[in-house]
Amino acid sequence: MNESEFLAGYDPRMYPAVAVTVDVVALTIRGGGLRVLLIRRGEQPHAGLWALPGGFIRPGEDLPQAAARELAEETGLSGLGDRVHIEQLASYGTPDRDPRMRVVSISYLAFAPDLPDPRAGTDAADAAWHPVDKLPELAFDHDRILAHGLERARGKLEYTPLATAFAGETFTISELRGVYETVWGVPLHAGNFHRKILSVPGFVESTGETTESGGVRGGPRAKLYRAGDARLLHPALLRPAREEQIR
Amino acid sequence: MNESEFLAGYDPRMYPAVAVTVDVVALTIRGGGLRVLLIRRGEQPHAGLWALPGGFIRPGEDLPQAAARELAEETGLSGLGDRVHIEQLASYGTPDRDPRMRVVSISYLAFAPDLPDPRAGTDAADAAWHPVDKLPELAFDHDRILAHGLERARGKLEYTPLATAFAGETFTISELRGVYETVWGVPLHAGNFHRKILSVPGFVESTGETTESGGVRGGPRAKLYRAGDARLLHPALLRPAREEQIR
DNA sequence: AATGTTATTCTCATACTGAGATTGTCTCAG
DNA sequence: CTGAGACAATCTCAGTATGAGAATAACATT
Repeated sequence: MNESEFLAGYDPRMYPAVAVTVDVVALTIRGGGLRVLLIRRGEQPHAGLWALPGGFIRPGEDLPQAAARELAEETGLSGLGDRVHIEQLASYGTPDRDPRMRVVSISYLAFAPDLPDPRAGTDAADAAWHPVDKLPELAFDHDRILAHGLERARGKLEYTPLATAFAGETFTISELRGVYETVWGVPLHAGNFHRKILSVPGFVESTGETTESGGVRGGPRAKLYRAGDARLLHPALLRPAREEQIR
Repeated sequence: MNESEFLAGYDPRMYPAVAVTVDVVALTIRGGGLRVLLIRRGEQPHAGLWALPGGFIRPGEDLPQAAARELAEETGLSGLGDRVHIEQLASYGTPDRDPRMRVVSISYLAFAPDLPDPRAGTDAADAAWHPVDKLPELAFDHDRILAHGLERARGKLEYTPLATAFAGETFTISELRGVYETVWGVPLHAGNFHRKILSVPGFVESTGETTESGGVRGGPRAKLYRAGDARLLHPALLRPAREEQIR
């Protein structure tokens, strides 16, 4: 039997039925804090609970494509293509994680600059940006997925220029520092941060411009920068050591 | 309709059939080089080609459990529990990656110290450790998965004590350096490496013992160490900067 | 005009890194 | 048995990075 004969006689139903979904941890910075996009489930199971945007993959649809579609579809946010960074996070397949059937979920992590309020899509009764430090009860094992996504995002800030994806087209060093402080949840030394950012090759490049005016509470006009061409930060920008995480 | 009524009437077949597999990138150090475990496929499709060990998940089986089972089953290597580190790598779901049907594969990365030759299991016509720098043609998109696994392994050596998982119960600093040099593929400065390893808290701890004799080509007896209790290396042991990867 | 805020730049002490050299122990070839 | 070479372990030294604090100056608000 050669390969084409084999394929002609192949019956997909000989393998156990598993559903595959994608779930998206979409993060943004709003109102001074880190927020995650959640939808209120309009259907069973877990109707009424908040959940990550996501759903079943479609035939012929690639995984990242499904993640982007779910994000756009369930939130009404469209045309995200340019501004949103999206990457695979992890997969979850504990047998009883969905009461309906065996569901394996591939999670994706998305970062975006301050985005408008979402509007509810078809499956979602409601959609909103929730502060990550004040979360409602989540459906399925989405609390675990979200925790994983947050940790990944915090880590990626260290060695990639991802922070610029949370900022606008142009930004000041202070705004960039605000991104780090918000995502990491720690205050950073302004002077050292400034020195560090400018010393990492390719992280930011100057636009030659400054802000139109000083800050609302005073201070000089800040120089404006845009994202540089580096894909990795070298040397990395490390978080203050967390002794408890080492052992 | 409440949740239990909903579940009672739920029909899993309303969703498109997708098969879920796990594939394992199992790495070890043998014969002075980094090697990956490959099996020669005994069945269609891609019969005769080499592939990563893996297969369909079973009902009621968790993902990591499936990965461990496939590794043991298709290679004859059993009782791996204690000595093998295993972690999730990534998922692959391009629609046409398997000619039979839609297959989503969750890949796992496994590290182990020098292991014995595998013996072929049921599905595998043959199984062997292949040097990662001299690979045969691989089935499906396994070349991509393997490349991903190698990159992950190289990165994890930097900030986790993973290298000790490639060494035996006790090891010398030089042996540990050999692990880094083999996986990273670069020579390291012996003196600096030695200083660095001993300065990272919890990476290794002394056994008080030394090797029975000097090296085969001379040199004093080396002190023996065992893995310490650190889970993260701080400060990290960074690879020499690779300029081309930064931009 | 005084006061407070903030961007930016410095200083300085400490820590870490890469490169090279030194010391002393061991194996192997003759 | 001896000399040559290999190698573990330690040290030196210069260059670079980091943390903490301070100084300077431009701006806002009162």
